[in-house]
Amino acid sequence: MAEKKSDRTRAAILAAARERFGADGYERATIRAIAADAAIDPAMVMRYYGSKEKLFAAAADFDIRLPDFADLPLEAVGEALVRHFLRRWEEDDSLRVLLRTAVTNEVAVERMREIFASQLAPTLTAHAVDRPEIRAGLVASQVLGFALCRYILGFPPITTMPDDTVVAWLGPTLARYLTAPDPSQS
Amino acid sequence: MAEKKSDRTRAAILAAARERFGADGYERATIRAIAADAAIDPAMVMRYYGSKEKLFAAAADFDIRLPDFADLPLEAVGEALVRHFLRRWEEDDSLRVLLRTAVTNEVAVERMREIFASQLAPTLTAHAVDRPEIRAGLVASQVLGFALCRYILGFPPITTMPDDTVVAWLGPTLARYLTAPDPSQS
DNA sequence: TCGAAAAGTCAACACGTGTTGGCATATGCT
DNA sequence: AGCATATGCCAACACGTGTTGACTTTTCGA
Repeated sequence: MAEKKSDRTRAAILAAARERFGADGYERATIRAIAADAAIDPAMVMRYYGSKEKLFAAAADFDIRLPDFADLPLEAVGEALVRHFLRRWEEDDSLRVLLRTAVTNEVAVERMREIFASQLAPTLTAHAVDRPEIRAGLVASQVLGFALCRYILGFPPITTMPDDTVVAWLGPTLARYLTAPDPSQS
Repeated sequence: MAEKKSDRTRAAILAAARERFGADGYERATIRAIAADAAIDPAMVMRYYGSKEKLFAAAADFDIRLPDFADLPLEAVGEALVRHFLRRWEEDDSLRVLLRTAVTNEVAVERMREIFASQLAPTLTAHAVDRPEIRAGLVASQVLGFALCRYILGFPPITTMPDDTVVAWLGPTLARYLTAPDPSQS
């Protein structure tokens, strides 16, 4: 009773949607394919989510759950960020959905912007770093670029790189973006 | 006589195709829209290029023209790369086409891979750097990530950043990816 | 047990897509 | 000028899409 039948198909649809959106992007992920994956009728998708756009909004609605890095020493934030994103990217399809669809979908772009601007910037201002938006943007550029190469494009050396190596390479980069004095001020 | 009439419409189609593919991605860039931009009939596109896929192949076929960095001292290659890509990205739609479509199009991915693996790796091996593929991959991740944030996603602080600032921030990162000893070997 | 509400199925719609063939027009050579 | 050829336009096709409404089956409380 606490878990109705409909809730399960709702969840099945959402899971299939996330997978398809993440694998194919917004346009090529068809309602019919999603429905087939969830082993239900395409009309059900409409009944439960109203439209493809709303289904996508539901599939891309997630929390990045950035831990509060304010307690960490600033130098350690870089590595912590890399570790966090690696874990998050593996365990949750939503991030991949967002990255793949952001390229053609304005809603996804907006949400991506929110995540980095509103969830990372506060941590930086807490450390009294100057120009937090620029630094957050630089971090985003490296993190998203790496995810793009690893999960979307599948560049061979990036895909097979062990997590520890990733942290060793990317950690210092992010640390520099967060802590180095603004080079355009010199 | 040297320049026939058909050559000009061929070129007009290609230019319109590049713009549309770059702005909308492969799926949403319709033959009809491209034809309208070129002020000709959709059937002409088919006559000249055979199919949408072949048109795309033609639009994405370009040369990245990486200069031969082998002469430069290795430390200078980072900044030179950033400068080169900034210029290249501004002047030629093709790179944007490639980036936007690579997310959903396998052909574009393959070409992107070629560019970085086959055009950057030789320069690195010329400097006798170890693991050139990994380093090329890391460079790709930062360069593509930056382009993604600047040209596709339109992240505000990244979009408005002056070129010199970009070089000042990204140059050292690339230099480190190219020159630093492999941290996973330590 | 009965019957209303929920859950699911089916066929069809309107539309936009890539693509095709037939027809008109313009071009350029003899 | 006259004709063959290149160039362009139009209408239509077959197909896949998101979406809808009517119908059937299941669920479950009174």
